This record gives sequence, structure tokens and C-alpha cells, in this order.
Amino acid sequence: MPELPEVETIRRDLLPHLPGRRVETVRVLRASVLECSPRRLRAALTGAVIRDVRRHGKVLILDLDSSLSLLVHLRMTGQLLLGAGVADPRFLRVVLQLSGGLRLLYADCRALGRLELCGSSDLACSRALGRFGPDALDEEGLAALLAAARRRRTPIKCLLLDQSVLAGIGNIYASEILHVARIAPDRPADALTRAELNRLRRATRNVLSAAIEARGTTFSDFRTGTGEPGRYGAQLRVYGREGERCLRRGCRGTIVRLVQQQRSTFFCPDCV
DNA sequence: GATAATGTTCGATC
DNA sequence: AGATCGAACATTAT
Repeated sequence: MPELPEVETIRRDLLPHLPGRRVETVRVLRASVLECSPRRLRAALTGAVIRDVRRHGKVLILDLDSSLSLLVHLRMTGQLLLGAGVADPRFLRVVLQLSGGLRLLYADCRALGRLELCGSSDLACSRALGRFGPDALDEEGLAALLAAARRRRTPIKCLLLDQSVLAGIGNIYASEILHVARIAPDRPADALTRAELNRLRRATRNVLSAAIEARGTTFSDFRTGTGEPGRYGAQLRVYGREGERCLRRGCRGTIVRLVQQQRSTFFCPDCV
């Protein structure tokens, strides 16, 4: 569910509250969301102190003082929430009781998300994160996108979604970025002109930054770390707007939906 | 009941 | 190697 801006929003909500807290108890209500056994998770987390909250792409990273880190992939419907009473109790999967009476909840309706332990040395972490390319908001990630685009024939939308090229862009922002960059989603990546690649780089940075400022997009399930919806939905220009009028000034086009890699893509044929 | 949903991954196939 | 496709995971909402 959450893409880079949503995970960054959660990170910013958690950061003022988690570092310095000790994990007192670990309650696992659905073991299938763990990459390890519940017993191993309890052993690793109980008594550990949270040092930092980081993010890479769509992955949230809780660094512990024990030279371990807890990686959280929210996938489609995962939520990481601070404090009780904010999650639908039916979908609670893991509860961490922290010092000072604070609770960190992992809720996930579809239970596709995953919690994973890894060594927090750079080496161990980068191995656990090895399937991902550089973060989409880093200069390195933007450079990786342009480099991959020059040598691959795959449709540009598919390249934006490829987490091994750059990490963090999902189905909503891929459509939004291409619309802002005025590039048709089915264009072969290696056919993009230099001018189009420049627009793509700018659009990626601008759309992701604006979405973070608005605290993410709540299309259906996303909640921030404090349980509120994000506000970027009001700024979406194409996603979910099939059949509606294009919002670009002076454009009379209608948004169409096509399917790429079994997922919906939205764009305005008159803008590209 | 069919369909689609902000994601990832694995296997088959070309 | 690169690319595509389908299925799987699991559950709700329309």
C-alpha cells in the first residue's frame, strides 16, 4: 500500500517517539507476517533499545542497540501505528509494548506485509536490502533511473516500478510522475529523449517531495503513524481518474486507464 | 459472484 | 540477460 512518501510520513511520525525506548514485551497475533519465528523475534526484541528510525525505498528500518535492525515492509495494507485505539483490532498482527507506556502496533488487513530481522551493520543491512536499488529520492537513485532507461527497452512505467533499479516508487506515483513529465507510460525506456529524461528526473523529485509534504496519499487503507489519512489524494492528477477530464491547464483530454504488468496505469493521451 | 486494490516474489517461457 | 505472464500470498469493498 504505502510507497516512499507514505513510509517517509510514518518515519517522521515515529522518529520523535521511538529512539531511547526499550521494548518490554512482544505480542505476535499472526506469525505469517514474520520472516522468522515468533520466539526468535521475541528473543531479539525484548529488552532492546530503539536507536534510530530510517527508511530505504518502501522499507522502514528500526535500528536497535543490540546490533540488530527490524525491517518493516508494509506491502499492500500494512500500518505502523503509535498508541492503542487507532487500529482496527481485527487486523492487529504484532504489538510491541515499549517503555514509558507507549505501544507500537503493526496492523495489516491482508497480512501481506513482512517484519524481518537483520544485522544493523551496513554490510548486513545492505545484504537484507540487496534486492533494492538506491532510494528514489537520493541523487544516486535518480542517476540509476536515467542510466537504466538508456539501456532498457521495457516500458518506462515498468522501469519506475522496478525496485531493483530504484526503490520507493509504486503504482500511484509512477502514473503521477509520468503525467507531470508528459511521457506516455508505454514508451520504451530506451526511446526517451534527453529532454524527456530531464523532465522525468525533475518530476520524480517534485512529485515525491510534494507527496511527503502532504503526508502521503490515502487511497483506501493508508494511515500515518498517528492514524490520520494523508492529504495528497486531493492533488492526484491522473491516478484513479479514468474517464475524468485532464486537469492540465488548456488540455481538453480525458484520463484513460491501461493495464501494464497486471496493474492499472492512468494517463492523459493528449498531454504526452 | 466477479473484480480490483498504494506490493513482492517465484517459476515458466520466449 | 532481458522481458513477459500468471500465480501466489490474504482480505475487504464495490
